[in-house]
Amino acid sequence: MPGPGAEALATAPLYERFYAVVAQVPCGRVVTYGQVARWAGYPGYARQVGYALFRLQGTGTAIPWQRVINAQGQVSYSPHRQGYDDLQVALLRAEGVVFDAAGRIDLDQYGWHP
DNA sequence: AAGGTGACCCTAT
DNA sequence: CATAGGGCCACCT
Repeated sequence: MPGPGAEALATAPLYERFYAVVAQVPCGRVVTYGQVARWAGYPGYARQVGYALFRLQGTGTAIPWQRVINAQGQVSYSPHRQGYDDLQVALLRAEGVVFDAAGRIDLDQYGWHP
């Protein structure tokens, strides 16, 4: 049974496709918004990845949204995140990810390259 | 229906 | 290395 597979996935909203990519990032590793967009088949849609993740706030989702950071290796701060940005740092630290004095993560070390 | 917005990114100073 | 400006595109008034 194909179930709600191929067809539903093809028409799935953009954000569902991004979630599918983020779900594959292993614990203790990080990826950038741009990478998620490209791996989902939508190069140039980095901003939409951010919006997709923004939608997850307060949903108690199992998707490891904390593993997505910006191309500069930093957690993206915004007042609209209502503290979820600080939570992101805490969650990453709990996974063993180290931030430097400037709050940056070494992408060469922690970046995920499947 | 048109314009503003943003968990972004790249290039040039 | 830090900042600035332009490009980007789905969502929301």
